[in-house]
Amino acid sequence: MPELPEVEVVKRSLERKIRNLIIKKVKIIDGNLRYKVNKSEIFDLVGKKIKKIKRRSKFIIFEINKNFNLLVHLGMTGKFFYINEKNTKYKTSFYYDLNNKKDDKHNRIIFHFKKKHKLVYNDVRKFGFMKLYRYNEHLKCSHLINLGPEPLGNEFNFNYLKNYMIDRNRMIKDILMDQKCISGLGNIYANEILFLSRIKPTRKVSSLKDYEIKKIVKKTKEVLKKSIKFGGSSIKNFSSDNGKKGEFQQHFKVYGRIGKKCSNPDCNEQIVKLAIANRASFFCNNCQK
DNA sequence: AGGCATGTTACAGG
DNA sequence: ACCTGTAACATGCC
Repeated sequence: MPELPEVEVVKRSLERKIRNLIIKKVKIIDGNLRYKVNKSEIFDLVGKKIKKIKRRSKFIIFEINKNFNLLVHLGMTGKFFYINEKNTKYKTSFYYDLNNKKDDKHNRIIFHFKKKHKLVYNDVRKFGFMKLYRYNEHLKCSHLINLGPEPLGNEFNFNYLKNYMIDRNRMIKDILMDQKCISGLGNIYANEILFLSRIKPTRKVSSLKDYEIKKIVKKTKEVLKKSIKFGGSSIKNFSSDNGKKGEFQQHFKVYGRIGKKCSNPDCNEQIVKLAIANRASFFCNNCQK
């Protein structure tokens, strides 16, 4: 699920579903996530109210009463199921097939609220994590302290990006995925942004012209907003047909399109794939310079 | 069987 | 101190 648009969609839906609910019980089924869940800390949450849900980059922050903040990262496969008193199950904002027992195998942590409402943290690969911080200590933690600006915020602009690139000689795709430079992009959106900007992922940042940097900033904001509007991307298909699903994956221009015709109507090239910094990169040799 | 996967981080070497 | 590449984490799917 999890690049910025997906996390934002999850955050908004959690805000609708569990804001102001009081945690009655926490059950840890498997706390061996990326970091081992600290049981006594998590059990401290019992009796406390979830006041607000926030997002920073790909992190979700549950603000609990005043003195606790639960920092959550979904890793590659983390997701939340919300189940209400009528036993309707939602995969965060999406309806979800309650009879699909296969996924329940990967339920890791369950928060129980009143009247059988619950929030399930499910994570197949267990790369996600949950850490509890007192007061505002999370703001100083290693996960958040080194993050670059939010791509949708005003601080992410031409001057900022140009300045960040000075004296660096890395490939542009690598820079876009560097959370210290911009926080929240991952492999899919980095590929999409460079296609939309008509820039090859292998270009060294020192070779980028001002107009190209401007274009990257513009397309970054455009594509993220568009994806959020479409409910993010769900790469895996879920069996639900009852309600909304993320559908931005249908709008991918390059990601995963190896060997297929370039999305630009006037171009007949095939999309190629290349590994950059260990990640699959897709691009059109003709359209991207 | 082997390769691949939306993410992060530790480490080695330059 | 900065940069680069590689591997590791755990699990499922093709």
